[in-house]
Amino acid sequence: MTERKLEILSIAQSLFKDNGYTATSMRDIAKAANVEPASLYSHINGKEELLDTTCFSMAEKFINGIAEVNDIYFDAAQKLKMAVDTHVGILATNLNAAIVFQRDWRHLSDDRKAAFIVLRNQYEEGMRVIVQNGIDEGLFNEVDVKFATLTLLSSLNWIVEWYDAEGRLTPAEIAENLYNFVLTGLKK
Amino acid sequence: MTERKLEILSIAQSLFKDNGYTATSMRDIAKAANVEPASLYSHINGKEELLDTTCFSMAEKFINGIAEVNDIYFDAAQKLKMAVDTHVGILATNLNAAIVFQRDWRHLSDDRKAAFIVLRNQYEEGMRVIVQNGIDEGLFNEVDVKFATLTLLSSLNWIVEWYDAEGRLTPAEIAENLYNFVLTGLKK
DNA sequence: TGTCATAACGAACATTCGTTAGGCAAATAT
DNA sequence: ATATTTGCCTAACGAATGTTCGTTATGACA
Repeated sequence: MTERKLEILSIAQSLFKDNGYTATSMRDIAKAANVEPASLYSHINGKEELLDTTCFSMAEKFINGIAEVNDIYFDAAQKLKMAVDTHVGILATNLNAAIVFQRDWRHLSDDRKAAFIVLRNQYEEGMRVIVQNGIDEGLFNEVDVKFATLTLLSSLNWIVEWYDAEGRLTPAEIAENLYNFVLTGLKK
Repeated sequence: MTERKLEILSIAQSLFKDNGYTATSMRDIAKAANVEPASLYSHINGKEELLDTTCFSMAEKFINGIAEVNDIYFDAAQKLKMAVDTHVGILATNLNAAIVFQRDWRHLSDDRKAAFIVLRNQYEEGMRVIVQNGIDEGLFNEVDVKFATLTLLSSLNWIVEWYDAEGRLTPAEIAENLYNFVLTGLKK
């Protein structure tokens, strides 16, 4: 990937984040890149490539992250902590792309969307395994695994909606807060 | 609101849910309503009215819900339980509209979007008050209120992404699961 | 019977969409 | 020095966009 292509991708992600993929035109992207619309096609094959690259490169990061966690750590609580940490880290260091990844994957072509969903399920399964491990090891309550994982993931995913790099909490603090919350709950 | 107008609104919400507001054309809506595109304008003022009505009618439901909860119940744990129950109930009985409400409010006009965000913050504040009450009453841990509420809301909001009316869990069961999870956490 | 409202129609509007074709100057490679 | 590639340009393409227009069939009500 050329430097210029990466630049264009980054510009596109920023616009997609603000207005959504569908509501962002190639002309918008061109203007933001200080270039005529047609010039974009010297670098990319089309608009969907920008979405496709964003979605799949993010999916790859998440899947590699959970694979690594499952490789390195043994204890389920440790795994969970690291999985949360990794997830938040990926979101925070690729915020624009993460938002696009989360909101706009629906606009992939049917083929690519199907491929994307496979990866998404793969990641969810990785998380489920950690929760199940915790139960098997006697560390976690015997919760509904599917439901608990979904709830955990929802909290992780929603972070992009309010995370602010200049905000009060660092990614590490967010991860720790979330881990503690998911582990111990509200009740005193 | 005429019956026919409601019908069109419902059709539009179903299409918005599947393809998003921006990627759904008036011609799509017309086709689904078995009508020529121009005929839609006998019932509505324009495309945005469909989005506007959806977003604000849902916001109203949520705000009324939390106001009622705060009126009727006293104990924070009870309030939280009922707030979760009400939230899930609203989602489940207005699933299409809820999805549009959640994903597409960004495409409201600037004025309306600002008004919408005010309502959204109002609802979040209502939730925060409940959590804060719980802490003050000594029922809840002294968590970061803002963070905890955001996490709770994220779990509530994400439900629309996987809820299936024909699925394993009823809305009441989902609410109960979620309440228990948020209250007691994973740890044994 | 005459008047009005409703809900639909076909045709057209200006605009925007993603994309392609062809060319041209500067940088790079041979 | 010459050839090739790169990065951008202007111009244009066909298709799709939300919406407006004037009209018409239907039926309720005076």
